[in-house]
Amino acid sequence: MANKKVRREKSENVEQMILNVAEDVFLEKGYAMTSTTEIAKRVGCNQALIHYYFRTKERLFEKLFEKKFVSFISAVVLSKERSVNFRDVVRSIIESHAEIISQNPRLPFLIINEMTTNPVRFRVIAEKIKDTVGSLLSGIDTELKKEIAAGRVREISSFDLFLNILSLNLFVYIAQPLISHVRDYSFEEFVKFTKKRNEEVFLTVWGGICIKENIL
Amino acid sequence: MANKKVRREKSENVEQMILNVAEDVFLEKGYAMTSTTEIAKRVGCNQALIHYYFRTKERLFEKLFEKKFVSFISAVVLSKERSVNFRDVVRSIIESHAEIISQNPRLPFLIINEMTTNPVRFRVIAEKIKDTVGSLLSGIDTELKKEIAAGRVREISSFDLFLNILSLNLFVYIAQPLISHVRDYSFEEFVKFTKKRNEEVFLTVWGGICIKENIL
DNA sequence: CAGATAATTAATAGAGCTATTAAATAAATA
DNA sequence: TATTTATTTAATAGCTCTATTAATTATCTG
Repeated sequence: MANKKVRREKSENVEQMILNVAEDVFLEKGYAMTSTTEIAKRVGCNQALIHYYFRTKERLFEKLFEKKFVSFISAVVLSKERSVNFRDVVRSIIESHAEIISQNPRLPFLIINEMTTNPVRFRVIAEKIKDTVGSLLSGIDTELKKEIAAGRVREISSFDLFLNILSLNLFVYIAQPLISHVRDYSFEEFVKFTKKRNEEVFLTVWGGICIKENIL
Repeated sequence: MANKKVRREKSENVEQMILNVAEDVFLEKGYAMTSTTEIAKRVGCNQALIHYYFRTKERLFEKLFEKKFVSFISAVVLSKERSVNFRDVVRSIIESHAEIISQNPRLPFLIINEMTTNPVRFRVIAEKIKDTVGSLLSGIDTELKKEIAAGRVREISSFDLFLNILSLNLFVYIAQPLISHVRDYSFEEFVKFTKKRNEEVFLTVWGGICIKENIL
């Protein structure tokens, strides 16, 4: 209200500004707790403008996240840098997975939150995730079985191994607000902490499946 | 409307019925997505009745969860069955932790969800969690350091070890809707799955810190 | 049974939210 | 510059939700 000029200077493309702000707010509070009114307030524009550009709150959300959800999940699959050494395969899966998450630290929470609180609306995405996970598992399964047969890795299903990686990589991000509070972390400190934790995750996942000798 | 008698027979104590139903709905959808209207509908009573007994939605929520949040967290601390053997200490911590979670499978999601989407409202609870975690960590710290010094456990902070346990125990519950969908689990199958996974979690946590010899 | 108290409901105020519409303003174009 | 088109706003309809109130019905108690 006070400063139209400031807004103009900043925006130049209001549509994009709305997208930027909306992404932040959705990631911060989830779909249900986010109102178009609040997005407008943060952008500094009229609430109707959001509907002018995106018709509905749902379309805005979809524009931002539909692709992102799927690409986020499938990014894990794509990272199959084959290596002679199974240990290195595991390591590279964990690391590229961690890398993707660190670029979208709030996305895991959003996905889980939306799937949980509104499963019907996200059935389509859930279906895609299902496919992606399926192909990831079959991709790693043969290699894993070989290692088990060779006695280098203990008996474990590829799904359990997959869950170990997901759990250890994702949990800290999902519980980020709690962890930050418990440890008095600023945002930067939290990022530092997750970086340090990467090695911890690998040691745990690998130590949890390897048989003796090759732990280090 | 159609059957007052049926309702009377079932309820006998409507206040308690409201509490039961409300707990289910809150756990299912979170605070924001739950309306007193829906609770009333599921109970089969008038919406005003909920306010008659509990004044506000917030009071109802607090009555159900304030204690539960804290006791849930602190339950982990209390389970310090001292053992001569550190491996057994770790095992008993993991197992009692898993046991508590399996009795409140949706609570972890609710806690994280409310802390994330409305941190201000839950600052008090977050504070209590902080204290609890603090005492848990200091409780295990000396023992852990002894093991490391003795060369039986690799170098690891008690917080990292704590996070490993939390991550592996909690993630499957937090992501339950997704996991159930990906694997086509019914509720019973999911429960069975988590039971089987308990041993997996121990093997991973312990294998992730122990040094060689004592893996089995 | 009568009167009092408790439980329940219908009705509705009031707030916030999404989405639409019509009017106003800015930008583009001929 | 005049006219058309795009952007932005104010106003508001319509919905859902929380909470309150007043009236109704059931239960208890002397």
